[in-house]
Amino acid sequence: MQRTRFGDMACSIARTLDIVGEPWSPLILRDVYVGITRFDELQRDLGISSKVLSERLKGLVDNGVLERRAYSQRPPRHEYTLTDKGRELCDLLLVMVRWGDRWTAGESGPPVLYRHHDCGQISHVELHCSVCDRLMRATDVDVLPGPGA
Amino acid sequence: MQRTRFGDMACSIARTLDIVGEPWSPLILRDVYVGITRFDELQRDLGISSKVLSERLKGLVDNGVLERRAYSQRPPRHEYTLTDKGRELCDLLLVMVRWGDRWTAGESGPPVLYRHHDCGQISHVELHCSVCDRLMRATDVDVLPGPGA
DNA sequence: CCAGTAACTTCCCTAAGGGAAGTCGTTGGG
DNA sequence: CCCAACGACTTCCCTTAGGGAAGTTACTGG
Repeated sequence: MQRTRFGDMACSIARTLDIVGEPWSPLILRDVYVGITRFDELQRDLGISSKVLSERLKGLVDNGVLERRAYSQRPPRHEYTLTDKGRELCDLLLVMVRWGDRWTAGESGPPVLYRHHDCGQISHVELHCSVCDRLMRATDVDVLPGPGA
Repeated sequence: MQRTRFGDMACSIARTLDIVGEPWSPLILRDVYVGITRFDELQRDLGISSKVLSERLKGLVDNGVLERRAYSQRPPRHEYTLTDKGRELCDLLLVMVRWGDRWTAGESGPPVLYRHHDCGQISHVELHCSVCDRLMRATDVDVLPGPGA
């Protein structure tokens, strides 16, 4: 099933998808984010085959999103932790959560809640402009060619 | 390659991935967002096989992200447009762009720039708390079980 | 010394993606 | 009037990625 490569497209969306653009990677990221960091914990929680899990983990480590570190030498045991690059990628998860909560959660409401440290309230993310701080969604922008086009 | 279903997991990330969790869907969404709305335009722009493209489009329409509408009866011609659900999903693309620009763009800089309507400036998205309006990133929240857990 | 555990790897099978070619309804040019 | 062209797909075949189960390695504890 030779998959088309996205990594060399001149598009940050495509390049991001090249790293987390298949179903399992974001879920692995989510698990590591909430503290499920070991191989067999991940496998149990996700119901993923160990083959695919080891491939995905290797890929995420190669792309600098996760770090593999030994937390014990004898016996050799490893865990996966987020790098800065990976931690920032988790922001994407918050936006997925927001959309999923709005459009795919049923009667029962959102399965997970998020409490903001600063204000202590249950809330969700909104996209704001880095310049003027006001709301900035996909419908609020013009798209222009940039230097790396 | 029977793919594991994510749709019925109690997780908004998984449910979102069930809809746009494979590589092509977000790119199709991006194209429709910037005005590439017809089948053969999409195919040319993406380099996707027509088989997979028609499957993906059908899926996105079924999930209420895109709308298929005839813009001509004779001859029968169709285009795909964003629904409200799909437009909000484009916010996710802005966050992908931001991460991709920061971590995968090379020397030459970002391939695409975004100008905010409100302030007219080239900028990017930041995640803010819907309650207190301050920055709210993945590292700034506690995760708690919600009603739909 | 044997069961158990963490972290994988190997094997096989099936189904999904890629590519090329074919289809269907219509229109415009020679 | 007939054939090429076009938009929008569908069908066919081939390759390969994903799922599942079983095997492997390196230890530890009883």
